[in-house]
Amino acid sequence: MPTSKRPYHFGDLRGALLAEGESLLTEVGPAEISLREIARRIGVSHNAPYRHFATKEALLAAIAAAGFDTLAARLEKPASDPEAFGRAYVEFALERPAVFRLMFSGLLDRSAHPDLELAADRSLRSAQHFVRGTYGTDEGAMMAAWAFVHGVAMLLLDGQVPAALRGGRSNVELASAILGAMANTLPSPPARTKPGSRTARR
Amino acid sequence: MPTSKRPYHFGDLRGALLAEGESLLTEVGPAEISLREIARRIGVSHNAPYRHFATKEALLAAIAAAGFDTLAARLEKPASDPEAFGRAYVEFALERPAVFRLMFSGLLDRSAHPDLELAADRSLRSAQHFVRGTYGTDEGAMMAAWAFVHGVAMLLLDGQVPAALRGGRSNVELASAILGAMANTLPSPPARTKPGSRTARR
DNA sequence: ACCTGAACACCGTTCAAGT
DNA sequence: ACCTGAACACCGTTCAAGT
Repeated sequence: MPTSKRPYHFGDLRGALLAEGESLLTEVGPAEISLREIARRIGVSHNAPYRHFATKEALLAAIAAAGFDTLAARLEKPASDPEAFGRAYVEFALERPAVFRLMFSGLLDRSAHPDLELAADRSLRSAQHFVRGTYGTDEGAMMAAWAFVHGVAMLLLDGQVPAALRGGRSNVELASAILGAMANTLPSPPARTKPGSRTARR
Repeated sequence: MPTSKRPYHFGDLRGALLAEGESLLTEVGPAEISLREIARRIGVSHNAPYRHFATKEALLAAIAAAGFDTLAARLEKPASDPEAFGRAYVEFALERPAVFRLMFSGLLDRSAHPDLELAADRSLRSAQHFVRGTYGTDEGAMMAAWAFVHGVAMLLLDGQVPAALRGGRSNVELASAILGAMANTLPSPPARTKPGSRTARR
């Protein structure tokens, strides 16, 4: 029966650090997060984390990288529809605000953390893949769509929505409304007809 | 001649703290910034800042609040033109990236710093004022425009622009191009004509 | 391999004085 | 009023051991 005792010093310390790190990040924010406190909560010495992460920033970078990975996975769902893309993006931001903020906070030096850079690029490629399905090869349109959706997520997270506009709606409801408006204003799928890409989809 | 000696302990310590704080923030980022280092660089004791700011976060909040004030001032220029609005916004972000990031990082608890909250609201009102001039009373359009412009600034700051799209252009050039695209896609001043909005622009 | 306690150089903040 | 040095409880990181 090897279950009642700690398996071997610790089950999956790396995983525990990532999980407890995210929850502490959510509690106290990136300014106050402390490696020693994470270790304390898990029940290991303040030094144990260094077996898995070279620095505190490396742990944060790993959390952010995991965030990019799950974001990318969600964006990859074959939803070649701007509104669904936006909804998935904003939903992630609202579900895991602390991680989303960390991912785009500029707190982490990407060039110092290749895994993070790689994961961030993967998210970008997901966005490109999405846009290729709906806007053809117009990468400018992709940037526009991404910027818009990213901005919506940020403003919602920051509570930068005037009460008059909000009208008692929740963040999720607001996001739907704004993204719906996007569908009307951003170029619809068969946007630029250079020669004959007129598919009249839907 | 009262100029060669330090005027009276210090000229304008508060102002010096704000200035040196911003430049240290630019140098080392919000994770590494230290009140003691700021004091050291100015040449006062590590304790002097507490005469002007209750905590380190209060100093950062004051820097962010000043940032919102100058952003608001720039947006207030009577440019009721989406592209000019966007350009002013993005230019601010690119000129003072550290402050812009701080303003929207979620690092500061707004409810704990009324001055910051007030300044942020003032920026919002500037945006509303702008949009009233160009989109009438459609606050949804304002949110859309703001979100878009905010997202563009963030992605440029984060270097999240694929090289293929960038094509060797500087951030300022890129911003112009993207914002120009916005002018084509966001509803132009006389926005919604349900049926026949086919302007065949270009 | 994985974990530990002791130690080092920092940090934010407080305190009791000094002018 | 404004500034100071000493002190406190933290922190990230390193080191020399322990199993």
